[in-house]
Parts: sequence; C-alpha cells; structure tokens
Amino acid sequence: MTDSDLQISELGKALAHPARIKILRLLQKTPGCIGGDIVGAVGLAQSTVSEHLRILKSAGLIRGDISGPRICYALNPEGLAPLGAFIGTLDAPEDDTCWTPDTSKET
Amino acid sequence: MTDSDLQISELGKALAHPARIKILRLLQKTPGCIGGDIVGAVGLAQSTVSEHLRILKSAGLIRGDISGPRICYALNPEGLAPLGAFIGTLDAPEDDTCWTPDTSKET
DNA sequence: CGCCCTTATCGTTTATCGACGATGAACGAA
DNA sequence: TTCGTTCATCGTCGATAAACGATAAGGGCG
Repeated sequence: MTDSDLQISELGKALAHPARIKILRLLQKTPGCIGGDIVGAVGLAQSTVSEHLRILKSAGLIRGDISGPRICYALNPEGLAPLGAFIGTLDAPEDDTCWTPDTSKET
Repeated sequence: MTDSDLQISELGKALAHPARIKILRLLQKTPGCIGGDIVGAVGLAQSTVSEHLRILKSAGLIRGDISGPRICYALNPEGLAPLGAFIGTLDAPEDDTCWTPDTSKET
C-alpha cells in the first residue's frame, strides 16, 4: 500500500509543474509528435525543456522515439492510468458522516 | 490555458507526496472523519501532518470542519475533478502517427 | 572529412519542499 | 479560573527541484 502511495506521488510530482502540463497538452493536440518545437512552445531554455522531457519520460508519461537526428515525442496515456484509478477511487465516498466526539462514553 | 496549466500543476503538487496520498486514502476509507488519528497513521510529527493537511486543504482536496476542540477532516472529491478531466483528455489521443522528418522537401 | 542541426548532459545558483521541535491559541471539563 | 487536549503556526535546517549557459554527443549533408 505504501509503495502504491509512492507510485501515485511520483505521478503527481511529474504533473507538479505548469511547463510539464503544457508539454503534455501540446503532445496531445499535436497530430504526430514534434521535437524541438516544444522548446519554442513553452518559452524556456532548451536545456530546461530537455530536463522536463526527461522527467516526463522517466515517469512513463511520454515516449521518445528516435527519428533520425531528431526525437519523436508522443504521449503515453497509460502512464497516467494509476493516477486516474486513484482519483476514481476517491470519487466514490462511502459515507460523509462526521464523527462527533463522544467524550461522554456510551457502552 | 496557461492558468489551467497552473491549476493542474497545483493539484499535481498536492499529490506529489506519499504522506498526502496516504492521508487521502485514510480519509476515503474512514466512515466519517478523524482528527489527530492521522498523525498516528502516517507516522510523522504532528506539526508535519498539520502542514500536509494545510496543503491538501488549500488545494481544495479536503475539508476541515471544526467539531469542538477537534477538527473533522473529510474528503472533497470534487477538488480533483479538474485533474481527472485533464487525465481523461490525454487518454483520448487523436492520432499516433510519428512525424517523419522529411528533410527532402516535397512541394 | 568537416559542418550544421538537434538533443542530452554538466555545473552552478537560487528557490521551494519536507521535517522537526517549540510555542501559542481555542475549547471542554473540572 | 485552571488544566489538559487538540491543532495551527513559527523558525530552522538539510534535501530536492528548477532554471540557465556552456559543452559534448549523434547523425545527415556537402
């Protein structure tokens, strides 16, 4: 259970930066995949973007296929599946009753 | 659009720590809600847990209703809705074609 | 071979996070 | 009012993350 918490938190960490969200959105709406155009889209230095791509890749959210001298990045939607499942789990609360402090013991 | 990226990244940041995932899970499976039992459950200092609860609350993922001297924490599943929607968006790729570098221009 | 383009890596600086103990505020009970 | 309990806040420290420029690595082309 704790390792699952770790996995979810790792995915959360991968999403914990606006630039990475932007990159994911960009890859989603891009017909195929693009290379250094990401750099221009996010408005950060090339090395910084490369680092974000590395983080996303290591989190399993994107793929990077070598296509000649460039790299073809593409989404890997399955990577977010555990996080989606977690959110779905939380979305179904069993009960909403608030526990009233019964200091006056009953039994 | 950029503000939306911000919102998603804020939610991601709130999930970017195993202790916070654990807290959310704990609140989910708890019939009502508990107070300082969270401290015992996550195995961290009280002040640290309080800080995690503050982060979760400021992200809109939990509620904290005052119940006498204690605080009654409860999940707020709607808080994760934007993130869930985002994941759902990424889950429906329009195309998977990888862009082939056509340095040999055509047309 | 030498050149250019694209991407990754290195090293550094700055900012943020995570954790803790100690302290303070709010409340019920005695 | 005084005490004990519960939770939040403050200050501090080490660790991690983010950003940049500079530099190297890989591959196509003349």
